[in-house]
Amino acid sequence: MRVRDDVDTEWLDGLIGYQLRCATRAMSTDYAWHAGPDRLRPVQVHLIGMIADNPGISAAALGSLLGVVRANMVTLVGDLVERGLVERRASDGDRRVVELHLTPAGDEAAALGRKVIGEHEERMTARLSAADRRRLLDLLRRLVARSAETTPP
Amino acid sequence: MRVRDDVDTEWLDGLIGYQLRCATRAMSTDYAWHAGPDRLRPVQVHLIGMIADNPGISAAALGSLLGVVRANMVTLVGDLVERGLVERRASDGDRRVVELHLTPAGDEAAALGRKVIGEHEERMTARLSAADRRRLLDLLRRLVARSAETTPP
DNA sequence: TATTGTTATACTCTATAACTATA
DNA sequence: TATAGTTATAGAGTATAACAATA
Repeated sequence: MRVRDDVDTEWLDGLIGYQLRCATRAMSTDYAWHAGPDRLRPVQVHLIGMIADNPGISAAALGSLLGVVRANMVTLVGDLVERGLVERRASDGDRRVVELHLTPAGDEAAALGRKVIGEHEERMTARLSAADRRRLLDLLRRLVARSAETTPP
Repeated sequence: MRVRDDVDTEWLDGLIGYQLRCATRAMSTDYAWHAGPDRLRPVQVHLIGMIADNPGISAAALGSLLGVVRANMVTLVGDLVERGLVERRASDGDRRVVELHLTPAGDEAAALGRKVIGEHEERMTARLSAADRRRLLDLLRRLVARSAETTPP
């Protein structure tokens, strides 16, 4: 079925919300296709990558960074623990906090995950110049920053 | 809890996938906050907007444009029919297809929906120049186009 | 044989409320 | 009183398979 040829999509194509939706699906499809069936979710790679750079970080801090509510961090981190990639350790200072650390297998998974994500981003931005890629990141960050001004905390 | 001050987020902040995720959440939060509780979903505004510009378009064509599988178009359009905004009419030519048309109330809802979406986009891009906004749209479109090259149909 | 609309269903992702233990 | 982690649960959102009617 031809669609874009016969249909007036001018309004739709000019919407950032719509293009953002399409871009997210495009990224998700490419990642799923190339990372294979037993892959970690992107957000889980983000998690172990952040734990690698910040050993002992708490689930609350990670959730706040990644936009995952505390309740959902439990199963997300729990899956990483079950896979033997992450260890929960009681904090010496604040005994409410559970520090997150990578196991040796977690170190490997983090390195592999970053590689897979990196290749995925390279693939998707292959038609963009380095300047375009920086511009895209900057523009997206400015959208995110703007939302702090238009909606209450 | 301070987070970004004590945590190394350099890797994360450089990922387009992550910024896309944050930007999508930012847009969604702003829309939900300003459009009120009885709002149509953005994709539903896209639907009636597209029907307004292309009266008689089929659900299959719309789904293909909006990235919604046929099965889910049923409930999506069904809700618009229940709200009295959209009418399903049998096609004269191909008797498999159901043509979608707006009711008078649908015309009003489409106009209002476009206004709400338009103000939402204006608000989110208030710190962007017109050129920046065009650049963002162009870069997102190029990501979407790229995915057609990296993943099979 | 392919496509449209449809039903049924399952899976992923996200959000809320309430509990506990600490602070 | 406020916060970290947890549990349970509900709600969006998305995906697949199968069917009838039609092309």
